[in-house]
Amino acid sequence: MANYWLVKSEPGCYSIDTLAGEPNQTTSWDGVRNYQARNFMRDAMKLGDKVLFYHSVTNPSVVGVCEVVRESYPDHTAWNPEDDHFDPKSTEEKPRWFMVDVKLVEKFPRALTLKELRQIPGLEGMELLRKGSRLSVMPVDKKEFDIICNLAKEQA
DNA sequence: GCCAACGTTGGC
DNA sequence: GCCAACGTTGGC
Repeated sequence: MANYWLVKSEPGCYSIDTLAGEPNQTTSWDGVRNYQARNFMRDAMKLGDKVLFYHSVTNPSVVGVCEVVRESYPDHTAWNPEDDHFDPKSTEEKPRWFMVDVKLVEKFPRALTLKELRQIPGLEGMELLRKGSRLSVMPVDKKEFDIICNLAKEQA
């Protein structure tokens, strides 16, 4: 039984089109430096889990779906002093941060804006819609996932 | 272990 | 650019 998730990215930093342009349309979801988000990736994201791809900040919206193609392994960018996400407290012996690999499944024909999502019955309980929600990796109910996917398709 | 200061996220 | 919400840090 697959689980469902949502990941955030600022499109100016890494967008769904960036993912679409990757070899095999796959990337490692590195750079997450929040414990709660890390725990979801490290402990709960499984092969085949479906993931909503969310663009934050610039026209905040859900823009597509990807899936987990590799389960958690240490985020080596934390070991690189040159990397923006360098963390001296993470070592190869005791890695502090983890990541998964995700592969693009589909880019929605249109983006579903945050504003729009707030008005959809059935999505009221989404973590994403909570005021002040800052989690960059969060679980999504199957019910919510389905509502969003159906909406993206029926109004294409 | 408390909590004030500080930094970051992210909607608007 | 503003600022609310929160996470993290570090002194005590």
